[in-house]
Formats: sequence, C-alpha cells, structure tokens
Amino acid sequence: MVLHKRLDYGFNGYQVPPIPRATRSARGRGNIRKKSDGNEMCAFDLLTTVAGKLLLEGESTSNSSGKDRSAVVKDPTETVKENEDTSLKENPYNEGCQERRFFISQIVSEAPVVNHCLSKSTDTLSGPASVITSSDCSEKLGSAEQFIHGESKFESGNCSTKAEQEASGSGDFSSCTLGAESKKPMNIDLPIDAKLSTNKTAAICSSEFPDLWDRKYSMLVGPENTVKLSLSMDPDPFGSFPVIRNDVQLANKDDDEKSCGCTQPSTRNKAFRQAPCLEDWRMRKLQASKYWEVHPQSGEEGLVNVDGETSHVYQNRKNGYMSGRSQRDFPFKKRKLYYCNSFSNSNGGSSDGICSSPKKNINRDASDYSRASSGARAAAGTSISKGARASFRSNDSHVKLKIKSFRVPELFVEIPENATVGSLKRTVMEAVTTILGGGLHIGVVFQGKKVRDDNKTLFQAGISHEGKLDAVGFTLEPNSSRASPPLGPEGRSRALPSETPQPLTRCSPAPTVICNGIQQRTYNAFPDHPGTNLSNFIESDHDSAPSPTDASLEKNAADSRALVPVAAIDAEALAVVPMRKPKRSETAQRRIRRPFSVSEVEALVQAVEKLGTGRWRDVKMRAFDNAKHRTYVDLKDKWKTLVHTARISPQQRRGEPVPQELLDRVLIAHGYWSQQQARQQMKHQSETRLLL
DNA sequence: TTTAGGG
DNA sequence: CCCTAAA
Repeated sequence: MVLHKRLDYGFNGYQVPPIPRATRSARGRGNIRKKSDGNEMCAFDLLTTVAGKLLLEGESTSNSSGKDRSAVVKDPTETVKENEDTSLKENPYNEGCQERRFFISQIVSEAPVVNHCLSKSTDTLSGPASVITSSDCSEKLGSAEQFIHGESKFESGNCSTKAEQEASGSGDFSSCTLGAESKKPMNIDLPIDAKLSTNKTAAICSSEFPDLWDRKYSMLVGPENTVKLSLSMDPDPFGSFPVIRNDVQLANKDDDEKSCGCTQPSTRNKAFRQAPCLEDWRMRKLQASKYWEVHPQSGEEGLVNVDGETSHVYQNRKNGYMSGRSQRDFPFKKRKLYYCNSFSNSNGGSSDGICSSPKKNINRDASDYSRASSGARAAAGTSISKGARASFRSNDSHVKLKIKSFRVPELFVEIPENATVGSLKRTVMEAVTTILGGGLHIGVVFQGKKVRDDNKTLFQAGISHEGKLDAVGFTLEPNSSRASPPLGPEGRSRALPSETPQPLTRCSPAPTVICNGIQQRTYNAFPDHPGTNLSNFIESDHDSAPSPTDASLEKNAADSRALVPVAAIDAEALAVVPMRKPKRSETAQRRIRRPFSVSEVEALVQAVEKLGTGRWRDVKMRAFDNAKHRTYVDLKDKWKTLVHTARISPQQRRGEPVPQELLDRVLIAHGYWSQQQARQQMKHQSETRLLL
C-alpha cells in the first residue's frame, strides 16, 4: 500500500515571482548528467527539503568559532539597528507582521500545484529543488522569512535550543511534528521581541503543530508484508494558506501506475523498477521519490541497531522525537533573512547565518558581501582574509530578498506490516531527518543564470537594489554526501548543544532507503566527514578554504541522487532489498569550485616559466605542494584557462581579474614552451630518422 | 600515475 | 572541474 501525501512548506502571502529556473550551467558536467537518471527527481525534492530546513533552521552551525549565526538577507533601504538587542519589533521588516507564520500544508497529490514555482523547475531533472526569490518587495516584509537565532542555544527546554540543534544539522527533526489532521493553517508566531541581532537571538519556536506522525495511516499490506508509504509535501493548491490535509492513497496495482508507479507490491525489487515510471506527471511534480525500507524485524524499534553508535544515536533521535512531539514544537520557522554584517571576520563572527541586517554604511569586503547576500551564511569560522582583494565600496544600497517556499521530497517507506506504529513513525522520522540533515548548498541565480563568482559583489553581478530583484533567486539544494571541505579543524568546529548528536551519527541509523529507479544508488548521506552540515557548504573562498557556494550547487544538483542516505550496514543486515552497493556512491562527487587566487596564479605562472608546460606534476610540487586541493590536473587546467584568458579581451574575462602583467607572462611562457616543445619534437624526429 | 585534451 | 585515452 502506498500512502500518498504531499506536504509543502510555504509562507503565506508571498508572491510567486517568476523564478528563473536556476539551472546548472548549460554546460554542466556532461558525465554527471549522463549518469543521472530518474533519481534526480529525488534529488530535487531533497534539495527542497534541505532548503526548507535552511529556511526553517535558519542556520547551521558551522562555524568554527561557534559563534552565532545569523543570516542572510539584507535590506537596502531599511536600517535596522545593529544593536544586538534589536528586536523584531524594532525591525522595519516586522511592521505589520509581527506575527510570523509558517504554514505547512499537505495536500492530495492530485491536487493542482499552485503557488509554487518549484514544480516547474523541478520538472527538469537538474533543476534546483527550490528557489528563493528576492524581490524588492517593500511589501510583505512580514512574510519574509526571518532568520533569527535562538537566543540561548544551550538552554535546555528552550526552543531555541532546538533551533540550534536543528541548525547545527544535528538536531532532530523529530522534534517537529506536522499536523496531519488539522485543516487549519498552522502558524508559528515569532516573539515580537525576539532579538534579531547578530548575537544569539531568540527565536522562533513553533508550536501548535499537530503531530503528523500521529495520524492514522491506512496502510495496505503488500504481498511482502511490507507497507509502503510515501510522504511528500506540496503547496497548497488553493492558496496561500496551507491546509493540512491528509490523503491516503491505496496503491493498487492499478493505481500504482497512476499514483506513482512505484508501489507494485509484488516485490520490492519490483518496486524499485517501478520507480522509473517517473513519467507520470504526478511523479514529475512530486519529483521525489525515496523509498525507505525498514527492516521487518524492527518490531518496536523499527530500526535495527547496527552498533553502539547507531544505537546511541537512535536513542537520541528517539528522545528528540518524543520530546518534540510532546512539546509540539515545530522546527521550521519562518524567518526573515538578514544580512548580518557582523560576520565580517573570522574571529568576530558572531553571526553567520542568513541574516542581513539592513544597516547602512556597510563597507565590507565584496566577497563577504556577496557571500552574505547569496544567502549563505558566512561561516564564522571561515577566515575571511581577503584584505588583499580589491575593495569594493558597497554603497548604501541593500538588496532585499525573500524566500518563498520549500518543498519536501516525497518519501517512500516500506515497512513490514508487523512493525509497530511507533516504528513506522520512527522510520519516517529517520527518513526525513536524514534528508534534512544533509545540509544544503546555496546558489544564487540572477536572471536565470547562476552567479558563480563568489567574489563578485552583488553590484558587479548586476544585482542592485534598484534593479529587478525579482530576477534574483536562490537555489537551495540538499547537501549531498560530499565530504565537507578540507578545512582545518577550526573550520569544522561548531558549537553544538551537548545533547545534539553529531551529524555523522545521526544518519547512521537511517533506515535502508530504496530509491526509485533501479539505477538509483544509495549511500550514506554522511560518509566521511562528520562535520558535514549546512555550515560547511556555505562558503568561504579563502585560499585554503573551499568556497562551495555556487559551484557546489551544481554539483549537488548533479549528485542530488546521492542524497539518499542509507546505512550500508543496515541494508546488509536487513537484507531487505538488493540495494546497490554504495560503493561508488559518492559517485564522483564533484569537487567544489575553488577559483584560483591571484597569488596562486602568480605561483603557477612562475613555476611554469621555470619548468615549462608539460611538467605539471613538477609544477604542482614546486608551487602547490602544500595545496592539497590543487592537483596537477587542476594546474594544467588552470594554465589552459589562463592562456585562454590572456588571449581574450579583458571585457570578456570573468571572475576575479588577473593582473595583466601575469597574463602577459602567461602568454610569453606559453609561447616559449610551446616553441620548446616543438623543437623537442623536431629533434626527436630527426633523431629517429637518423637511426633509421 | 601523468599527460594531454576534449567536454 | 570532470573524464579519459595514452603514454
């Protein structure tokens, strides 16, 4: 049996601006794309999911300094007190909207999808799951999301604590419950006096959410004694107010095709194969498809404890779940994004997040600026050492941005009929948690094009406050299993609530996931780096630090299918479904893009001048021996692009400008070594001839 | 593994 | 940056 549900998170009252479909660059990695398959749908959903988390959570941890996080959007015109005590009340954005609400709606899958632009974009496999659009909205500020930080992250029992946990990526989603039965919009009221400052802000606690999981699911038992259900979120077809509805669909063989094509009970494998039937329009809309399989024996637990760690984690989750449930706190909060200028530097980073305080006279580094504006919180831990960079004088203009909605992927769960309701709940929890826990990548899309250069200022990118802001969008994509950037320890350290489970652990217990599509591969969402979480992906273009932001998006999009978290061990133990070996799971996780800095170029040029082209390994060792992330292939590629750059007109160049002087040297060196190479060949040839 | 190139 | 054929 299959339960079909779709839930969608959205903010009421927001407009749905035409969102340029953020796409991966037209010339995306062909290979990746080739590999992609129906699974991508899942990816999208996941993306959305994550996005939701981002929004809701507001922030993640991240930063090394463990400072507070804050957020992201900034308002050009508004002037908000930077004062840490600034309360929402005082915030201009809050005017007329002191009560912020967050809605969740669940609708029938057949219901027309309205009010969400994602569906379209998601139709494409590679599309971004969700988009945050900005607008120079002077209105609806109230609906704007506010990213506020929990004031006391460590206070137990305090909702902020939860928020924090969530933010850190290790929080338990479980704490949140969706009101399945309630037909009325749920809303979360933000304390008017919540502090929005760069420092810990009190924030948004939600409540009033009926427990979704409590809802009675009518399940049909398939031949295999397993129950499959799918959950997904969809926008409210009727309007801005998300109505929570519950729709259960029986997945009969007949209906299967229609509903989602993945429910044929005959065999699990079969179910797998069915997945590909993404052709279905509904499927396309839903786009998501995650199949979670639970071990039949899970019984009470529903999950198998693989090991102590897992068990432990599980416990945590369980607790979280329970507590969350009882408290009825909903983790998702609607927040306003403010750009907090405070994250300007590594040590100070009191904020990182997605917030931007509308303050004027901000004269931060361009990169910082763009970073912040991109919605990515500047990781406090990231040292933003760009003093050297040409300073960009940001004017007083700020750009207002707002996030519309997110989408949660449809989940398919297969669980034995003899499993307990509790296990079912947990299973769902796991699934959701796992997906949300991966963190996400943020990309900036302007006029339909992805803005890749993180160093570019908004102004330079054409995103001005007076411009068509509606052309600006964000892509929030689930963080794939990619390892967190090789940052120093500081880069990963984060202040997490003590009770907060580490990201790593939290995914371990993930139930076996069955993804739609045979080709779908499953893997552990958080393979290597425990540190993986939102914060890690947000950015930093420090030389030695990766600057994932935009580039990472693409990658994620491409690898979104990788989002399905699976505990390999569990899979094995459960022996439920012939899962694909997670082996090549990370499937070539695309590396994050790390633009070469001028100094790096300088080093490269110098090395090549000395060693010549064709000896990249030597060049690497000579000039980039300690730059682990630069491979000789990278250097070779860079040289290639440098030569190209040097040949084109300065107007056609993009990215951080390379001093003409260096480019000149590039051409000279290139010419010289090319000539040498030619001579060498000539020599060889003549020698060969002589021998013959 | 490195190079060299195309994608 | 990725992927690969060649070396």
